Parts: sequence; structure tokens; C-alpha cells
Amino acid sequence: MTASSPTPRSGAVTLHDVAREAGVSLATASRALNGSSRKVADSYRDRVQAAADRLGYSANLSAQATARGTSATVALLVADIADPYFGEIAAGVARGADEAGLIVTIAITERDPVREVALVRALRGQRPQALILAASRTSAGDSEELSAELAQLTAAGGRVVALGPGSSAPRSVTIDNVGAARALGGALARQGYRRALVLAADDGTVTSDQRVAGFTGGFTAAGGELVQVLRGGFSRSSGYDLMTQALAAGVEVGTVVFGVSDIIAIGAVAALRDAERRIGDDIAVAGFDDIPSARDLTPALTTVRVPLQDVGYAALRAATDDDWEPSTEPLPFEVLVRDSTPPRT
Amino acid sequence: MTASSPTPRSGAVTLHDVAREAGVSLATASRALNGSSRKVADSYRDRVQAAADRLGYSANLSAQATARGTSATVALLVADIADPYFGEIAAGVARGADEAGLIVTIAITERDPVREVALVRALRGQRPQALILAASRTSAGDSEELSAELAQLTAAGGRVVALGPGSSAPRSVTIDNVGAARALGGALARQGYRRALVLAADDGTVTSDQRVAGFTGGFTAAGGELVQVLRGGFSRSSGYDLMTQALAAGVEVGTVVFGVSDIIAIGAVAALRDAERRIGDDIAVAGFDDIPSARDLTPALTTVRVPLQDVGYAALRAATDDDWEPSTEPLPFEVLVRDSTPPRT
DNA sequence: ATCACCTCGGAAAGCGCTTACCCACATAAT
DNA sequence: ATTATGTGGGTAAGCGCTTTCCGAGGTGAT
Repeated sequence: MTASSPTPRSGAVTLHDVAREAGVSLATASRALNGSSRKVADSYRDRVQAAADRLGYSANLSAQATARGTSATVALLVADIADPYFGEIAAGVARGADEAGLIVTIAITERDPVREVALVRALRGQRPQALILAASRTSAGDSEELSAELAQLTAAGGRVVALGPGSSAPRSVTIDNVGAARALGGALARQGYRRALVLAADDGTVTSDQRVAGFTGGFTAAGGELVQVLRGGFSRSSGYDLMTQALAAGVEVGTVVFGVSDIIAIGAVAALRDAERRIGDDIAVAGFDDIPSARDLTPALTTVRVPLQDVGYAALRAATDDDWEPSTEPLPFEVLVRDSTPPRT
Repeated sequence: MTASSPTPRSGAVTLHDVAREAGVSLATASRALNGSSRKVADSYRDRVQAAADRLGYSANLSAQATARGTSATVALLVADIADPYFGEIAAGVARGADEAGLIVTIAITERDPVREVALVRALRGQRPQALILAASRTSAGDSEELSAELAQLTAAGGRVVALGPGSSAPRSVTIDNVGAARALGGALARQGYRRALVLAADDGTVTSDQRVAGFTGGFTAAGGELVQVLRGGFSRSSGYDLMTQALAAGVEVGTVVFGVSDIIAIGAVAALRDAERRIGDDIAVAGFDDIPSARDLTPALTTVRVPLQDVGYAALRAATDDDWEPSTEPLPFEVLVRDSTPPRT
């Protein structure tokens, strides 16, 4: 064994160090450690590997990326990572990335389109293999700037995959908001509800709009009537405020309140509770997404389960699989009628 | 205006392109665009900036990193990003990173020490400015391998900050688990509870152990008695199972169940509900963390609020501030006595 | 006029890697 | 024996940036 200090000098261990330690050239060390099409004789390979282990070498990814011109990285853009909706998606993306040996970098838009553009621009600097846009965007289509950034990203060899339809992204995995909401609407009408109040996000937010549209379709087709659509944001507080506001204006007993996302519905439940209205037989509430806490509410929240983690996973696959097909049938959803919308006789 | 196609050719726009477009040298372009100590005459600077805008230039961060030898990146290691506990922390980290102009890369350990080491090793390749370890680890101290990886990371100029004490990390931001749990224990005893059942995570999990210890101290000091400590994991299902198991063995009316985290407590609540025990006056339940859904439970969950986002933010600051001081007083906590633990007379 | 001194653009040497390309050597075919 | 054909290590030319160093030109002091 060569006598060389295994203790790293200040600074990281470089491939050069490993090569010297192993007594081979840089090229050989590179080929031995970081996959290459060229073969390296076993004796050499082992020697290099041993040297690397001894030194605790870990390839400098940045250098690798510059040299290779591509960067084992995917970027994920979400509105708010503390929101369970995005948390679940992120988990799915992370799992997929892990399997694919990719590193994921995350940025949060706070639902601000300006920030979004800035972030894409910043992330673009990473020359990521793919950019996954999960930040729910407005339907205004993508802004001029966003499109430009995305185009550049693509030009640099990155893929853009959008969660949800629309956008100029060639690849996208979509949650069947319309269909799922329609199914929910139908189910509720069949439970005997005739009047619905919808708590939505801002007009123009695709996800929200789709859910409103689907719900309306399903509910009215089955004989229900939409009383009103109130708009706010995708937050608990918005749900709370909107519901409070509605209560002030008067809400008939037997109405079902549909919160366009569970978080909103939960806010509504809180407002109802504070107003001392009983949830269920007095005023019913339903949500969308089936975030974990939905079932722990009392009464348990009726909602529609979307396999959020799978959505994230699918997005990653869409981003990395070379022969990806858009026609993959939409992810399955499941209407979960729970106690917050008891059958109405 | 020079006549040059603003349309990017295939491949990303490089600094070289910008320099040519602006008619200046590479050096000048670099100095003008990406902060440098050297000054560039306004006329030049503007010309370069204009060219960059025209071309949609975005610096290749990998190349910058190799050239500069340091990488505007922080790595975050969490156990599970879908868990609201980590979600909140991640949000805080992301906010801080954003302010500091850093990009955050995230990896999830799934609470597997082996994965953890592998991930640190992989992330190390990024030569991150800092690594934030939020994955709750066992008290066995860090494993041999982990320490080695962390040492390498440090040698490469990165900082390691650990959430929670222990570990060889020189910097750490700690949640006052012991103090907070003690306060909760005291508060519950003062509510009139005399018998407590604790639902914890595995023995050896620092966070869990600290909370158990603190709670025990506070509760017994105020006259309560610990009936039993059941161990499982940090999950809802574990809380559910443990509680079910305890019920099977018999739980006295008037006992308070302390779930070492809200998630566990929520699982316990579900189990109690399924067993048709009333929560509160029959069996009381308390948790820890104050995750958002805690207050939406019925009855609302007694817990102790830890400013998780701030913890994440603080971790990032600890990671980036050059003159960081460990003695910063621990983050404030707040005991929230809610309806799941009504006063007992 | 002369000179010391400062300012600021450009040339070129890296940063840590990858990857043509070259070539010594071994083996197989004639 | 001679020549075609691999095999596999090494040399060196990049990858897209930063930064040191040089030198041309400008300024103020003498």
C-alpha cells in the first residue's frame, strides 16, 4: 500500500488526487469511477476504487456537469411547500428522482407570477434535466416572460413538464379536475343535496376553475342547483372568511358547501363551527384532494382522493423518460363520501 | 443596434455569445454581469447587459461553481417531505435561501440511516455551501460513516447544521423539546390529570426521547404519574396502533395520552374514536408541534406550538451567516391547551 | 515635459471534470 | 515472420465560467 495520508488536505478531494494515489492517469480514474463507455481493466479499476474509498472521494457534480454539458438535476417549482398538496407532490417527485439518480432542487413561488418567472430564470442556470411546474398557475396561459424562459430552458436541453394542462409545456401530467369534480357533484346530488355553495380560488386559476366547472356540471346534471360561487384563495383562512361572509348573508339549512380544495373546506368547517352551525345535517361540506387531515376532521370530510404522490412521480417520469407518451390515461380518482355530507332525506 | 439574431441557436446562450454580441471581451462580460470586485465602465456595462437581455442569457451555475470553487447551493435532508413537520421546516429554509440568493436541493431519507449516509455522499458532490440535517436521527450519535461524510463535507468548505442537538455538527439550531414537553406536562397536571400514557417513537430517537423525558419531568413534578410509555414510530398509523393496543390492555378513564408528535396524537384520537371512547372527559389527548391540522380536530388538540418555519429559517441563517452565534436563545414555544384536554375536576 | 499612479479592458491561465485522439502492446490472421 | 485488428492507458483539448496579470491610456504633481 502506498504511503500517502488518507486525511484530506484542506479542500475537497479531487479526481486528480485519486489518480495520483492510485498511480494512474486522470482519464483512467475518470473512466473507472464515473461510468464511461470505455472499459478499464479490473486491476486498474480496483486500484482506483480503493484509492477513492481511502480518500473519501466524491465527484464534483458541478465540474461533471460543465464537462458533460448536462446536469443530473431536476428542478421543482411549487407554490408552497408547507401546503400538504404540494408536499405530497414533492414527495412523489423526490421518490422518482431518487430512483433515477437525480437530485432535485426546489423553489417556491408563493403563487406570485413574477417570482415564478424569476425562479425559472434562476433555476435555468442549473441547466436542469427537467423543470417540473407544480405551482398552480392562472389560465391566462403563460405570460410572455414565462414562455420565453421556458423556451430558453428547452433550448438548453431541458424538459418542461407542467402539472395540469395548458401552458406551452409539451409534456404534462394532468389531474382530472373536471371529471373528478363532476363525479363529486353527482355523488352529492345523489345524496339528496339540492343547493350548493362553492368556495373557490381566484377566477383564472386553472385548477380552481376546472373544479368549479366540473362540480357545477355534475351537480346540476343530477338535479342540483348552484347557489353561488365565492372566490378567494387556496388557503384555510380564505375558506374561513368566505364561509363567514356567506353565513352573514344567510345560508339555507341543507346546503352543501364545496370547497375547491380540502384546505378551503377545512376553513369553512372552522367558520361553521365558530358560527355554531352543525356540520352535516345542518350545512354539509365537501372538499377536494383528500389530504391526510381530511379524514381526521369531525365529521370526516367528504372529498375526492387524487393520488398526489403518484402525480408527482408521474411528473418526474414524464420529465425523464425518453419515450414518454402523453396519452397515458389520467390518474384515477376516487370520490370519498364521508360524514360531512350525510345522506339527505 | 448590431444585427445579430436574438433567437438562441440550439444549446444555451453562453457568456461567450453575450460578449461577442456586445463586442467586448469575455472578462468584461463576466465582470459586468456576475458581480465582481472590479468596476466596469457604465457604457460597457450597459452594452453587455443589453446584449444579455437580448439573448436571454442566464449564467451556467455549474460552470460558475467550478470556476469559483463554491456553489450557491444549500442541501436539505429531511425524513419525509410530505410530513407537515418537515414541510414547515422546509418552507422556512426555502424562505431563507431565497433571501440569501441560494438554491436549495432537497433529499429525503425515509428515516433510513443507510440512505441518509448515501444521500449526504451524493449531495456532497454538489459542494453545497451548507447541509441542513433535519432528518430526525437516533441518539446513537452519528454513525461512523455519517461522521466521515460530514467531515469531508466540511473539509470541502461546506457547513453542516443539524436540527436538534447532538451530532458532530458545530452549528445546530435546537428545538427546546425538553423544556416545551415539560411545560406541557406541567400544564396538563395542573389541568387535573394524574395519569398519563405516552405514545413515543423508537427508543433512541432523540426528538422522541427528549419529549418523553421533558413531559415526564413536568408531569410528575406537578403530581402526575406516568403509567406507561409505548413506542412505535412518528406516524399516524403508529399512534393508532399503539393506542388500540393500550385500549386492549385497558386504559382508565381520566388518563391523558401524550403523543410525542401531533401526528401520533391524531392517530391515537382516531383509535379512540373507533373504539367509541370520548376524547376529552373520558380519555384526554395531547400532542406536540402544533401542525396546522391540530386545531381542526374535534375536539381541538392540545399541543405545544413550535415555530417550525422559524426553525427552518434559523437553520438556514446558521448555515450562511459568517458570524453566527450558537448561544442564540432557543426558539420560543407555546403550550396550547385546547379541548382535547379539558380541565378535570 | 516628465513621472508616478490609478483605472479599466483584454489575454490567458486555471477550476475539476470528460472525452476525442493517439499509441504501445497483445493477439489473430495470413 | 509479417501484417491487420483490437484493447485499453495516457495526453491534451475542451466545457463555461472567473480571475490574475498585463498594459494602454488618463490624471495630477512636480
